[in-house]
Amino acid sequence: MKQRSPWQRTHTCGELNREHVGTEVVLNGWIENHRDHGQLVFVDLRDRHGVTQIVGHTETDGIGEGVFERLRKLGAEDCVSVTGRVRARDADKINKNRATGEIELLVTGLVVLGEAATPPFEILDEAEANEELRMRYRYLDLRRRPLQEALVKRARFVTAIRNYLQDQRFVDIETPILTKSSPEGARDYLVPSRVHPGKFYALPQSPQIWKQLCMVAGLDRYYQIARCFRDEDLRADRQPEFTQIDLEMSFVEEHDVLDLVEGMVVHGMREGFGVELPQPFPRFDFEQAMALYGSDKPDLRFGMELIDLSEHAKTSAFKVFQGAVETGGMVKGIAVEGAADKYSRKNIDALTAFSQGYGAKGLAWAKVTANGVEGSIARFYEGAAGQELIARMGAKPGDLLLFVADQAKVVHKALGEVRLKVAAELGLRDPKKFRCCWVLNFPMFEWNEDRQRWQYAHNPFSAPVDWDNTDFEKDPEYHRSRAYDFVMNGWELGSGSIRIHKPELQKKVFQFLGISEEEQQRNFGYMLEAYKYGGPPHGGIALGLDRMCALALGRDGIRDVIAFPKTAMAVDLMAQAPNLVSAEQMAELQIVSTAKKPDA
RNA sequence: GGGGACGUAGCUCAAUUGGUUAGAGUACCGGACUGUCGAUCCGGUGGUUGCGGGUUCGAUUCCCGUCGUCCUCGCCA
Repeated sequence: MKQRSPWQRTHTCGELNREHVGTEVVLNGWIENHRDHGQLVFVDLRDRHGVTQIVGHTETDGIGEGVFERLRKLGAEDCVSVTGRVRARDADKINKNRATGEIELLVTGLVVLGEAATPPFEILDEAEANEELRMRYRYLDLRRRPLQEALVKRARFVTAIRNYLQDQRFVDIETPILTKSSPEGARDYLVPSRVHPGKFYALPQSPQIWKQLCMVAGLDRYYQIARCFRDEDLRADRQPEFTQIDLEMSFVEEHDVLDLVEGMVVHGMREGFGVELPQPFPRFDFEQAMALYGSDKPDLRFGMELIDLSEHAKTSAFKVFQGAVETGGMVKGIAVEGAADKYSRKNIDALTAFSQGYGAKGLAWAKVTANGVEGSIARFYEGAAGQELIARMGAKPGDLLLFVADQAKVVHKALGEVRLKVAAELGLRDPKKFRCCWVLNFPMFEWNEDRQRWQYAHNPFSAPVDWDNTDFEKDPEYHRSRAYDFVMNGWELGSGSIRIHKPELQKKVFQFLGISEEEQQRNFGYMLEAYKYGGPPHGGIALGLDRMCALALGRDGIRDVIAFPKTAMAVDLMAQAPNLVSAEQMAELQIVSTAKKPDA
């Protein structure tokens, strides 16, 4: 028999039921609530598995000396061991809201394992205390059920992912945390080297290069639940350190990676969160996603696609529409089903201002009635013209039509954002509904206005779609990369590509990006060299684990699914990191700080 | 780096146009109570109004600065 000290639990606080009635048990947990009736006292004892009601009564058979008095004096969040007999509750005293509600524990013994000072905030399911305080006492915030639930489900999700990849013959490989800085991409976190004064390691922004080298090594199928570090300004969905499900496969094409990841995500969401994802995930060409949704991360929980009216606009009486097309732009619209009477003039003005924030000059609108259209553009669409517009928009009476006329880029951005805004206002972005898709064939390069040069749109290792045309200088915009994004509910959750595995091609890309031979050697020399020794075709993806968990749980940000997160200023309020280090440590690293000294 | 919101009792909030001793709920402490489950009832403790400065007879309130948290744009291959 397993050894057990007298104070150690025989059961958790979530598992006792009618079947245990009459047995002697020991529970360990925290005092959640305390109801003192003088000669009778009730205590709710909580652990992560549930809550069990403890009953203290002076006349209980076998109750220890002073146990009742000590039970009465317990305070919130004391950590205790309780011994007692399981007793069935009378029918009228059953608590239907709890799994253990049919029984209670008649106490005979009590040991206080850890006395609690009055907590700085109450441990409630719905957090009332502000986030600053909760982060400072994160270990108390984590006692709250919703946070424990998030971490438990996250762990279940990760386990399911690992099992899935293990079954698919992937190898879990750890890659260095102390690695090398490269000037591209996000700002690096740096770690000074003691044995090489003046030199620094960088923390990885992702294991990108390492996993590609694993493919050169012939490891075939790599994965890692990898911590990544990026020193950029933060958001609700961005932490300075975050976790990726990172994987790479040899001898594959896009569909191999997409099929595998689709299966993995469906399995993980089901096992981890009980979420069933509708399959298959639609696959959009980048251009197609932009045209239909005005976004490269479309939210497919609702329709409301962007409808192209450019042809029609050429002959429109409305000069704004006609002019936009004549100057090389376009006109697109969305039909908001049944929203005509939900949007007042004032609401539409607000939407207009919103669209202008994304570069639109204005938002043309019309409400569809039984007889035609009314609204800002109605006088240009009387009679047959109005009927034609309604037909093209696939609209019916009661619908609200919204239009943007401008250059394609502006139309897509502004109308795409309006689409999301309207959907949010109409409650169409249901957090309990999940729709995934893939977006493929991103542009290879994009023009950086500030730096006045072309840069890679995805990452510099993504292979071009057209292997035969690698004259990037000729028409940079023509080139598409074999990159793909995984999108769920309008969130970009993953990004990957089929990689370049020929060193000559990789050099051509670097060259076009204006990275000199010398820079290439300095930053990626070992990688270019590796591909000289028989690099296999390969591709992979990295998925944002924190974001996926947040989305699955319907949380607004990723702090809720990370045990010990940092603030928007990248500070750990509990551990007080970052912080100053001793003069000795600085001297040993041969580092001098130029920061202004804080007033002592 | 820019923009916005917030900061008052341990916690969540209130406080009239700038005006008496800064209030309430909850937590906490004490008391009563044998069936509660957010127990109830009675009583009590608890305040550098984030910090610094300014205007004013008088500042929680107005102004400037600063610190912190959150949201957001830029940024995040």
